[in-house]
Amino acid sequence: MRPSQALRLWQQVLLSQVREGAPDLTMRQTAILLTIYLDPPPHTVRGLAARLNVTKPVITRALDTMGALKLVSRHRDELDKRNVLIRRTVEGALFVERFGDGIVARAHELPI
Amino acid sequence: MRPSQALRLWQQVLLSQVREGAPDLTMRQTAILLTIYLDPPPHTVRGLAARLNVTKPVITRALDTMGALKLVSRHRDELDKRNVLIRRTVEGALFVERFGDGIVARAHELPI
DNA sequence: GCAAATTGTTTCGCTTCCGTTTCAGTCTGC
DNA sequence: GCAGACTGAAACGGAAGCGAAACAATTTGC
Repeated sequence: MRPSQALRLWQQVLLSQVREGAPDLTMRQTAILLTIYLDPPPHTVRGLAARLNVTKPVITRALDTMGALKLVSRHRDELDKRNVLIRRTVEGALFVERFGDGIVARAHELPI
Repeated sequence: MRPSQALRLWQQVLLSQVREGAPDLTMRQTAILLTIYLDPPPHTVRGLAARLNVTKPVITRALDTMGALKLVSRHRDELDKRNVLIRRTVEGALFVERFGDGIVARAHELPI
């Protein structure tokens, strides 16, 4: 893959997302979402903050927003009640799945 | 490319952008930026709004933000002074170029 | 048992973004 | 020449983001 092709792919994927009215997530939020769905659980606020090299409130706020969109859910860890475990949701899994399919579809549409 | 690989690539690219402190653009802003740099000029507010299927103020505000970041610049069209022509900048071109290189680099790092 | 450490959230003041509506400036058609 | 159309920006109230600091709740270490 050449950089020009990569950029074109990225553009086409974003354009399709924007046009179909998908939630306008920031880069950080999308990174958090994909990490939750691709990396093995459990996921904690602290762990995500370390993985993304951002502060904890950034994670908390992103979870607020994506929780309202039902893309993720939060549950108190019963073994260590300081922790919050972030879990996947049906809606979130569907969103991520469709997103992945969208990338593949746009990749196939690209000129060679 | 399979969906799981596509998602993993997307995650790795976003993670690298977030970790290195790149500006936290929204999906819409990134779509606008890439369209300006990949599609042939001239670019107008109205044209971009139509291409992304969003309202004009969305474009105006995104240009405000990305203009402050020096990723794009605005110039009044001298032939039709109602129009504003959006132009590329050196900083923006560098940002987009590095972004494209980043995608290719993450693609090469991926497990087969 | 109790100070210290750890976790996630909240608060502060500020900036940015939203959709909708309104506006100023410019062109077009007749 | 002038009404109407068109373009981009500004105004509005509201929502959400930021970094830094302070906070409650919980666990740990001694």
